[in-house]
Amino acid sequence: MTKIAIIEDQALVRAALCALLNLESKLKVVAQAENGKHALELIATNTPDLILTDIEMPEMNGIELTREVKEKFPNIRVVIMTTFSRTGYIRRAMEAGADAFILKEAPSTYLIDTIQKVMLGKKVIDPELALSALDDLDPLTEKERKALYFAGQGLKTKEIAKKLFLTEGTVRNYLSEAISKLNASNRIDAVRIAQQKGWL
Amino acid sequence: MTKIAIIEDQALVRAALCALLNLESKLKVVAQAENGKHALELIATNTPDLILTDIEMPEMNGIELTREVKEKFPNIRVVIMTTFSRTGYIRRAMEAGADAFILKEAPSTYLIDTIQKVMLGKKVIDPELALSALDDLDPLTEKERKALYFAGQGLKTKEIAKKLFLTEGTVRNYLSEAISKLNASNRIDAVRIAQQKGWL
DNA sequence: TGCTTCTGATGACAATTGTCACATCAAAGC
DNA sequence: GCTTTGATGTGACAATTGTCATCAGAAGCA
Repeated sequence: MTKIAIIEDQALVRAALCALLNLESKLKVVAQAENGKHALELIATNTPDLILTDIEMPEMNGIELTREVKEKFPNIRVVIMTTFSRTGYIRRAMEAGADAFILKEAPSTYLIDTIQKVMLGKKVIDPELALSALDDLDPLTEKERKALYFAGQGLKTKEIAKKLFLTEGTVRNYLSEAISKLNASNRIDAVRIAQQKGWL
Repeated sequence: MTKIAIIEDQALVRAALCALLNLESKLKVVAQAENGKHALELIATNTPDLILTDIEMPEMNGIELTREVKEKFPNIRVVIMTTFSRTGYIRRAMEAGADAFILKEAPSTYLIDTIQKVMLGKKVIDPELALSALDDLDPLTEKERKALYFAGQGLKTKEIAKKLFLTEGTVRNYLSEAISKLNASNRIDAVRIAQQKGWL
């Protein structure tokens, strides 16, 4: 009997996943949380064998959660739910210690299969997804990423410079570099591409 | 026994919803589709009483699907899954003929409840959601929306003008107006706000 | 007919963005 | 000590964006 915790901010989806997994006689959902923070509390008391987590969540995202879980509860397996377009998250989640990735686009049988493999000690990732993640390497430096992130929030160069304790010229250079690396038209395009890829 | 079709592009979520709904003895999922187009085909042959649909999907989104379903199969009830932040979709979905809205953030019991009410002929929407949709009226004209949409795709003024068969000056005016209406800093900010609200 | 409203366009110009050559400085390596 | 590298900044300038006053044409109305 594998004990599972589900971390997903949308209650409806979370309940549905719970229903799906509880259909399996060898699985049992022992905890549910809407974000990484709450999850950490529940994990301490419910001791799941494996957590199934989304990435984009309020307060603490799935990658940060993975890092914390691997640190505090190294025996707990971490399965990340992601989408094909956001391959940028893969690398970061792997560095954080994730054990497997399940595509939201995948059939549910794949999820059950993945959970079983992970509990046998394997690392699981869709080969195409892995290739895509390797192909789609994030070209942005941390500075460029930050500048681009704030640009995406609508901040002007001057405001970004202030926020990052840099001069306008440097910010403009970073953004220009980011635009070039992403082969984008302008800031809007660069933000769109980077967000699409999961690089922001 | 209420026959339901689920339309949701993420297979895992779709299967999970199917598992959740099939737990109810009075409900039965008779069809599943990943987008509006496929859904229309399946609906014709499976004759569900109600469809549960997401909005953001490839090929044909949930609002377009609602319109088509209400036109071709006026007796089929339409329940839309949405999120609190995207209230901009509410009005458009209502105009298209949607019968109810269920928040992804809502507990699953609310979904079951909603389905029962809708089958009794009621229109269902969370009061807070309705208020938010009324409060958050989309201020953009169709022209502004289009210009802003293309700006968000990274197109420059000249390219947008070409696409919309307008002059650059007019496009700049539309975008400037949109920026003003949304109280945004610049194009990036305006795109961010409008997307967040479901106005694009 | 004259007036008003609506839509799209023009022009001017300030502000901002994007690019690139170049400079400076500190740290690391030989 | 000298050279290289990486990070940050400068300056110049072209390109683009954003704002606003104004105009023109068409449609509707008294």
